[in-house]
Amino acid sequence: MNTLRDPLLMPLTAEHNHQQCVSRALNTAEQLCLNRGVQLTAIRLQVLSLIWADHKAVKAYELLDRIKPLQSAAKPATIYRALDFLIEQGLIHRIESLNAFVGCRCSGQPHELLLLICKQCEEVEERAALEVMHTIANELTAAHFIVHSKAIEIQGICGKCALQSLSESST
Amino acid sequence: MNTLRDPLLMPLTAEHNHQQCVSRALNTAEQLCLNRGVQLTAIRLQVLSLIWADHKAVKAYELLDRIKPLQSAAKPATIYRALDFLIEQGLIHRIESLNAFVGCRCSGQPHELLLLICKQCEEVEERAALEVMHTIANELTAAHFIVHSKAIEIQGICGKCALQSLSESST
DNA sequence: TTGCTAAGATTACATTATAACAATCGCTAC
DNA sequence: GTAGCGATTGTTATAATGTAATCTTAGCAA
Ligand SMILES: [Zn+2]
Ligand SMILES: [Zn+2]
Ligand SMILES: [Zn+2]
Ligand SMILES: [Zn+2]
Repeated sequence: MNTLRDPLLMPLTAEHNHQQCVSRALNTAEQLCLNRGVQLTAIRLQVLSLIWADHKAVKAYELLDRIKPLQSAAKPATIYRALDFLIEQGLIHRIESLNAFVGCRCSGQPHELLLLICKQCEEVEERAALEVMHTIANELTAAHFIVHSKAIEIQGICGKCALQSLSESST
Repeated sequence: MNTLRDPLLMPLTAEHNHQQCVSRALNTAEQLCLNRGVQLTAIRLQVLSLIWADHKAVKAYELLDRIKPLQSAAKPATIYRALDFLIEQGLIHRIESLNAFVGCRCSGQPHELLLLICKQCEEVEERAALEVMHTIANELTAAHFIVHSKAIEIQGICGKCALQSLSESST
């Protein structure tokens, strides 16, 4: 079991080396696509890279603006097709409550997730939350409900921003 | 404690008397608005009634079409203002993963909820899911995350539809 | 009366997403 | 080779969802 990729073990701190996040994400993506016999084309790779610019939720039309210098012919469909592919391959997640997207920190491992969305810094933290998934599974069984997909999204203030507010208000 | 309004105790069956759902929802809404000193105006009441036409998720522009015969001047803003009001008052819920709305079955009681969205019949079941909320609270504490709002939405096939499929495939 | 506020009307626009069809490219069977 | 095929991308147009800005109206209080 590759615990290195468990987001719980790699907390998202202000000081982290983000270049590592990026290269790990892109390497994983290439490996996965190779193994699966699907094509990680230039456009798809560029969109993935742009999403991984940081840990913030990013909107489709933002991506469109950002990719224009690289792909001057890019249109909405260009972006949405790439996003569809990346979601299918489990390389990114769609955030329903924001109509936005974020890179997946544990691609390749099938996983359910809970998203913590900070309203202040806009960063999104992905957590496995096994206990939560377990109780949800129980609830679904009780309701005789057959699950296809889940969206579990919490909006609020992340620990980092909460700490900052505290230290600022105490000055 | 008013257990009568617990959706867990009032399962959504095919045979239920829906007129009761509607009148209960509208009566509760009137009472609540009266108590809170806010106005349940004609437009707001009409939108709420239209949402309660059934237990399905309904889209804003569907509501716009449906309300046109009653309010020929209705425009998108008409609907969205009414929806904003109804959400603020806790009379309806927004379904993030569908961009749609559904009547709340336990208005008046502050509550967190889990939404079960059937892809087949489009009905939405609201569940209190206290265990789930409890584990989520634990997870948020562990993450030092301050919650503002939650969206917990499960898509799949409801028990009713699953049963129907079974009986159909066995013929 | 005058001024205030909540609600609604109106217009215009912004944002998000998809449909439909054409063009291209790499591959393989013939 | 080349004809055909599937996957990808280009292109155009449009649908679907949501908001901003400004004005008007109705009710009510000073
Ligand atoms: Zn990073
Ligand atoms: Zn934050
Ligand atoms: Zn009913
Ligand atoms: Zn169903």
